[in-house]
Amino acid sequence: MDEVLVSDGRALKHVQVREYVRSLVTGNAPGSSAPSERELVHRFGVARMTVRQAMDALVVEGLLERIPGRGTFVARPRRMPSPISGFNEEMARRGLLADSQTLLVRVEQAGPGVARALSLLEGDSVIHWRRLRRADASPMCLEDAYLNEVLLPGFLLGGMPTSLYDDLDARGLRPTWAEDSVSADVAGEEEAGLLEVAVGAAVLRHSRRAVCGSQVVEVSRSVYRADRFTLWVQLGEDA
Amino acid sequence: MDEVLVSDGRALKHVQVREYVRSLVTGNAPGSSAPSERELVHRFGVARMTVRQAMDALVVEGLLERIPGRGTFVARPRRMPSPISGFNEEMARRGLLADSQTLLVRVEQAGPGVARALSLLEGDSVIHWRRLRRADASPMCLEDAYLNEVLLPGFLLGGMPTSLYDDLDARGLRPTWAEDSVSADVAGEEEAGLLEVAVGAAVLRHSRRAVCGSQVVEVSRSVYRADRFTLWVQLGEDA
DNA sequence: TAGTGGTCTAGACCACGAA
DNA sequence: TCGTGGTCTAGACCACTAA
Repeated sequence: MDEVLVSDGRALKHVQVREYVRSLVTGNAPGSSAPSERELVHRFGVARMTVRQAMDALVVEGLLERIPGRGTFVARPRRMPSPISGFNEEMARRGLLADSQTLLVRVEQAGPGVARALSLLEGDSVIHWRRLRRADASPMCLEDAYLNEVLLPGFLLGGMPTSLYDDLDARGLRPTWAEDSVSADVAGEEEAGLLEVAVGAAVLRHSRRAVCGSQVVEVSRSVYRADRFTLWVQLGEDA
Repeated sequence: MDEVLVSDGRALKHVQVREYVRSLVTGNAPGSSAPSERELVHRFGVARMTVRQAMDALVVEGLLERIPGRGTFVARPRRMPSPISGFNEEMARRGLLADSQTLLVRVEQAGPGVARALSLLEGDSVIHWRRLRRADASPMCLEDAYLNEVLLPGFLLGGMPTSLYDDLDARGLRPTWAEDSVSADVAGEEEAGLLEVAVGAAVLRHSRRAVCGSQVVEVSRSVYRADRFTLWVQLGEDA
């Protein structure tokens, strides 16, 4: 998806036109006009097919909408399915300040369940990272994450990242797809102690298998205090 | 998105090419070759830009994948985010036989919460439908659905539909987008009795606001037995 | 070297919408 | 009537891949 630049540093013409139009219309109200194709032909001195290629990309992207006989307009933003976000982003969305306390971080040999989930072999090295995660300084969630050590060289050196997803992002391993499962349960003894709730209090169990390309980058199990956390999911995609 | 046919009944050229290629490659293994662009130019006697327009559509659709210098190939099917499914589909996916017992169905005046969720005014008529939903003949979930009466003329006549989503589908109101929220709790007395669990047992509370186009078609609150139900969600979209 | 997709040109005619 | 997007032509050169 990277944009190709020719050797002298100038972008391809259709890219130039596309980014010009994007910068013109981003932020404009839905329904407001974009430049007409022939206007862009004159402005850039390119062929109309080149302009159409640029506009096509923005239409596919959902930024523009064409109406035959009328013109090209800023499209109503499409409602998108939930993005894949980690704990910090989830808390930020709720206006809460997230922080985490690492309870355990070490290299382990993958057991059968973790190995299968990470698409590794039993006994392969995995990073096991257990954190008590707080929101506004009060316990919210206990998370056990398992990571493929091979994909994360130097992960345990140089200090743990504040945010796993930011670190994955920096490595180009931001998950693009995830399978989550969610169930309700009651807190066991250890969990109750760490989360500071009564044994038998309602908790939400959340498992995730996060994938980037063809590689499984994270497998995790979390247990959330049900009195503090509701999961939000958006499904489908609006036209 | 309907295909345009000219008056003599022949499709546009790029549509002809596109559908020819589609019929050639659908069902073929990912990675197998599609015809080259120049081959299609000769076969159909059209310009290359026309062929590219046809192929572009199939690439955007996710059916084909272009590899510069190599050719055009059948793409690996993209993993899609979770579809919006109702109880019957969810149970079928788990290999369970769903059935439902209507506990209550009537027209009510919308209270403030339901009115806001359905984008109606307080006091507008809504259909309230409460069902005990079973899987393999054993209680799974208690669901209260609220529907916009105006969108569903004759809904209460002629027998209730077995599946709400099938009925919406038949009316062209299949939800295309939904906001769900999920939380954990423990069963109250009435719920426990209907679901045949102990008071205080873990339950999963699920709320949905389902939208078709610009109309809210369904608002519901469900409570699932946590010992029988785990929610599955797929997020993002694989490249 | 031959074939592929990626980019680009300089025109053309059409159907449709608005004035 | 005029401007819009939709379709289409018949070429061209490029970078890349594979043989």
